[in-house]
Amino acid sequence: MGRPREFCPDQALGQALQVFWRQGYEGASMSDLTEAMGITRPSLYAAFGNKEELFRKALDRYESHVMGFMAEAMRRQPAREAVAGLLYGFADAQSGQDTPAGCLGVNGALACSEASEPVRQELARRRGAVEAQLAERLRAAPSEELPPGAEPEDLARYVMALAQGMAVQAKSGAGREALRRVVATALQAWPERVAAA
Amino acid sequence: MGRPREFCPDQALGQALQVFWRQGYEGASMSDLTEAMGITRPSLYAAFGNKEELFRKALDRYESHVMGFMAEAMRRQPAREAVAGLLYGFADAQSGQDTPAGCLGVNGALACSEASEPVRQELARRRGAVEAQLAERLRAAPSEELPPGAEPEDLARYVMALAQGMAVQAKSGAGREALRRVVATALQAWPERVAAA
DNA sequence: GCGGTTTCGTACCATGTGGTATGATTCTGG
DNA sequence: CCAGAATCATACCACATGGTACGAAACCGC
Repeated sequence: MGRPREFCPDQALGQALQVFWRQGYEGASMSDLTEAMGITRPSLYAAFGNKEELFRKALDRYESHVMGFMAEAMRRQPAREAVAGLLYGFADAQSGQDTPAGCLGVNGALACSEASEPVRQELARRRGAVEAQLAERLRAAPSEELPPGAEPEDLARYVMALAQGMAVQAKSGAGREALRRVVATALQAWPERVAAA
Repeated sequence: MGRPREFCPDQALGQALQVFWRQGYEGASMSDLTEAMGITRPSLYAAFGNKEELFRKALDRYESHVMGFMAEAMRRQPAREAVAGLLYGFADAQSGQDTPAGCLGVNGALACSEASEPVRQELARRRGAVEAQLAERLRAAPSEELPPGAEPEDLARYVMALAQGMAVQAKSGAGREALRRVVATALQAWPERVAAA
């Protein structure tokens, strides 16, 4: 019972996500957020807790909605296809027409005041988790599927560095085509089929 | 004439650089800066103008001191050596023991409030300038020095993406050894000498 | 229709922000 | 030793920040 809320929390969260994605955690003020969400300040606090909790919820939504392609991409065979799926997926997600440029996890809080350190560390942690997931995927692959002389952990870190670098480039103005060419350039080095050693 | 200043502007600028490098443009408050510089607020404004001008001066100092290796690296022969010099140089600069992790240009203002847009755009512009410089270097190279089937512009963007990605990784906690392995992994794809086509 | 409950909107709080006015202090040139 | 000039330190400004208190409004079960 009680007075029914006049906004859809999910839709409001989507708007908040856009703001955080574009301006980062500290760069997004409560006024920016409430305005974009079409909500008053107390409504926001009642529904989402505080700014940090709201950010974490936006982050969850980002991972499930925008980064949802990752799980399927990781499962592709052979390993090269998995990496290609990830990199092209990142490139597209970072250069969407209806979404801000770059990656929420990278834009969010790379550098920040000491007050936001917890947020920064959480984002670093999540990036590490994805990298570990990819490393595991590559470790499970037959060694013939990997470029010769590369450890799965190093490959995973290399692929993630490329993805995060594309996020920086996207935020700097690089378009989808440019990002896809970056991926293609990287993939040229990864043999399509194993040549006779 | 007049009362002599009691601090060394160059040394103070060095301290300011450290703070901006660690916390970014918006994440660094005037109080953070004055405290690190050992200077009162009015002294800072008298000597450096305002926060944005101070940042630009710190940025200039960063480029000339920390990124000073770039010019020499770009001139190396063949092209692969130039790229290797750049990437290892970036890796080392981003993982110094006495300097903050990552890259000032990337940490500085990837995402920010609208008020700092000029700073963000300036950083994006400078990243683009370096990329253009590298593209020109690669365009001048004999095509046998480049990996087959890659345009100089795409290669340059790829290399810069990797550098910026390493900056994100460094800020996330990756150490020098990890970054150098990322570079090594990338360079394995670049043929040391041209195989007979 | 009434009590209980939840949300709404306004108006507010303490604190921190970038930036300055001001007067005391310390130097140089005459 | 004094006048002018530049820097010093303190105290302050208007404004924005994240976060809340509070009363009116809108719903449900009885």
